[in-house]
Amino acid sequence: MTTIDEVAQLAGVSPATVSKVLNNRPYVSAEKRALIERVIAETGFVPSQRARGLSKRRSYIFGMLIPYTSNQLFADPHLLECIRGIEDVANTHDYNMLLSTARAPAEAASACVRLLRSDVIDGAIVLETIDLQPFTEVLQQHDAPMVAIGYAQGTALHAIHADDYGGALSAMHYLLSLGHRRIGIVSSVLRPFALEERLRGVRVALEARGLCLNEQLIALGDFSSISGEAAGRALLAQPEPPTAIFALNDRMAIGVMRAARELNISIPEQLSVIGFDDIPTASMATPPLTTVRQPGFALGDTAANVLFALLDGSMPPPAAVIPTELIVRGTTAPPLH
Amino acid sequence: MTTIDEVAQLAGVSPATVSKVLNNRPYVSAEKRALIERVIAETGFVPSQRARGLSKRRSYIFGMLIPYTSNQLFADPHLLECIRGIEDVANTHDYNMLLSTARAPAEAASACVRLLRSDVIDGAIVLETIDLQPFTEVLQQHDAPMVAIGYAQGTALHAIHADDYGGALSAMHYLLSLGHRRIGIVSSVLRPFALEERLRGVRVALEARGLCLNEQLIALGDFSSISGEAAGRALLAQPEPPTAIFALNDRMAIGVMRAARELNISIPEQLSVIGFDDIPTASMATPPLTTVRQPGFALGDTAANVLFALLDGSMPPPAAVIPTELIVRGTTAPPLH
DNA sequence: ATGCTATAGGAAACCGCTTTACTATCCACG
DNA sequence: CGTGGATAGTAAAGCGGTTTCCTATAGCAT
Repeated sequence: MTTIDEVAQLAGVSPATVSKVLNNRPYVSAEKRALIERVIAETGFVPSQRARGLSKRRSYIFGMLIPYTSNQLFADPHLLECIRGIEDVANTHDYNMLLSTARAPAEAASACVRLLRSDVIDGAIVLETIDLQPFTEVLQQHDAPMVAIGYAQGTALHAIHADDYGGALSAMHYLLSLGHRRIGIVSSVLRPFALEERLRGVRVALEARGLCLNEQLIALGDFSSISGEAAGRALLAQPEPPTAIFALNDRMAIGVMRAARELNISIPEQLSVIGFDDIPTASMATPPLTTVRQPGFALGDTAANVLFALLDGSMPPPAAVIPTELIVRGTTAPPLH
Repeated sequence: MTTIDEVAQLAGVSPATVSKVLNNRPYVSAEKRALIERVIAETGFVPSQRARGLSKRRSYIFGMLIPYTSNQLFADPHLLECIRGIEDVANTHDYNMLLSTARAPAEAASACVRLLRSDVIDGAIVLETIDLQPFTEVLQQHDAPMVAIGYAQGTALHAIHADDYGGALSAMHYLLSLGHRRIGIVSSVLRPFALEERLRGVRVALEARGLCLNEQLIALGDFSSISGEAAGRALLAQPEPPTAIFALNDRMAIGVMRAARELNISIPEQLSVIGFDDIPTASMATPPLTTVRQPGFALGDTAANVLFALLDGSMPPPAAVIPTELIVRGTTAPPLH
C-alpha cells in the first residue's frame, strides 16, 4: 500500500505539498504539481480515508436506515429508485452509503446513535417507516445531519416527501371529471402518514363536489398485489359496486385488475382503476395502468442533497415536497350509460 | 465528544490502560478495570472507529456489491433474506455493511478496488449477477477478502451458493414419481449459472428415467410473475399440453398458476406446479405452492462467515454449498387419466 | 537599498486510538 | 538472599493523512 510519504519521497517533496495537491489547494508551483500528479498516477496511490477522516473529522460515509419490517416495502421498486437517487448524489460528493436495517423500531435510533458516536457515519437518511420519535432525542444530543424520507412531523428532522395529497387529489379530480360517482378506495390497515395524506386528498376532492367518502367503499390491503386482489373482489362483490377504484398503491391496483378480470369485469369499460407510485410494471400491465407518478429518483436525490447541505453547514429548507404527476394510461374511462 | 484521554484523566490512569479495558486485555487490576468501566458508562464514551481503524488497519466495514440491474432481483424476497443473514453475522462481529450498487458491470470491479485501496472497506461480498471476471484481477493485486454469492467459476473468489442442481433434481424426481411424463419447464432468457445448474438437475432427472428434455416444453421468462404467466399460457396452449410445470423460480410459478386459473385448468388436479426459492408468498398462494426451498438466510449467513474467516486469516473451504429442500404443498398431484 | 506582500515549500503538531517497549512490584524458588 | 518470571501500569512511538506555522524567495513600490 503506497502512502503519502512514499509519494512525497518519489517526487522529492514533502508530504505537506502532496497533501496540497490531493486537496487541490494553492501554493504549489505548476511543475511540482504536475510532477506529483505523475507520481500519484504511476504508483496508483489512493489516500486512505481512515487517516484522512481522522484529521478532517469526517468519515465520508452516511447511514441509510431502513426498517427491516419493510420487507415488502424494500421490495417496492419505488424504494429502489429512491436509493438510486441517493447514491447518485452521494457519488458526486465522494460519499459512501452504509446500509443499516433495524429489526425493532427502538433499535433503529440507538443503532444510529452508535454509528454517529463511533464516527462511523457523518449523518443519516432515515425512512419514515421507522418510528422517528426516538430520533428527536438523538438529534438534540447530537445535532447530526439527518433527513427523513417521509413526513416527520414533530421530530425536528428534515423531511422530504412526495406530494401525496396533491397526487390523490388530481387522481380523484380526474375520475370525477370522467363522471364517476361511486368510487372505491383500496387503502391499507397499516397507515403511514403518506397514506393519510392520500386519503385526505381523496376526501377533499369528493367534498369539492359535495360528495363524501363512503365507508362502504373502502377496502383494506397491505400494499401487496395479493391483498389488492382480495380488496378488489370485496368491493366488486357489493350489491352496488363502484364504477371506479382508486388503489393507494400500484401493486394493490394491479391486484384489483386481477380481481376484475376474474370476475369478467372489463377494464376500463366497466371499471376504471387508478394506482399510485408508477412502478415499472404499471405501464406493462394490460391495459397499462393509469396512476399517479411518485418520482422516486427525485425523492432520493433531494433527500441526499439536503443531507449534504446540512453536512456543509448551509441551512436547507426544513421540508421539501416533490411534486407528483397523474399519468393517464389505459385503465380509466367514463362510466357506462 | 469524549475521547480516550478524557476517560483516562477522569479515571486517573493512562490512556493505554483504558485501551486495555476497551479491548479487554489482561494486565489491568480488577479495581482499575471497574473504575474505568464506570467512567466509560458515565461519560457514554464510545471509541472512534476512525482512530481505532487507523492503528488496527481495519475499517470494520465490508462492502456489499449488488448490480443495479438487479432491479427485479433486488426486489426478490430471497435476496432480502440473504442480506438479513449477512447483517446478522456482521453485527456479531461488530462490522457494518456498505452498500454499493454498480450500474455498469465493469464499474463494479473498479469501484470495489477504489473502496479497498482507500481503506473504506476490509473486504466484500459480491452478488454473482455482477460480472465476476474483472474481480479476479482485483484479487490478484489485492488479495482482499472477497466472497461471491453464486457460482464463481474461474475467478478464485470464494463462492457460496445453494444446491440448485440437487433442488431441481429432487423436484423432478418428485414429479416423475407422481407419474408425470410431460413436464413443462419455465426457464429464463437471462441465464445466471444457478439457472444452468437447475436445468442440469432437470436433465439428469429425466435421463435417469430414460427421458430427455423436450425443447417444445421449455418456455422462457424473466423471473417476474408476469413473464411466468405468459410462459404458462404458452405451454398450456400447446396441442398436447404438459401435465406438470416446473418453474425455475417462485414468482414465475405464481404466474403459471395465474395462467392456469384463467384457462380454467385446475391445480393440482389437471396441472401440477412446482416453483423454486420458497418466497413468502409461495405458501400464501391458493393452493399453496410446492417448491424447492432455497435458504436465503443461511446463504447470507455462511457467506458472511466465510468472509470473516478470510478476514481473520483462517482458511475457509473454497466453496460452500447450501442444501435446498423440496417443500411439498398443494400444487402437486398425480396426473389425471 | 529598504520594506512589504504574495507565493512556494517544508517541519512538526495533531486527529484519537493501539501497541510496543520499558519500569516497577510482587511472589516463588533454589 | 539473589534471581527470574509473572503482573500492573505508563510513556511514547506509530497509523496516514491534514493543517498550522514558519522560513525563504521573488516581485514590487517607495
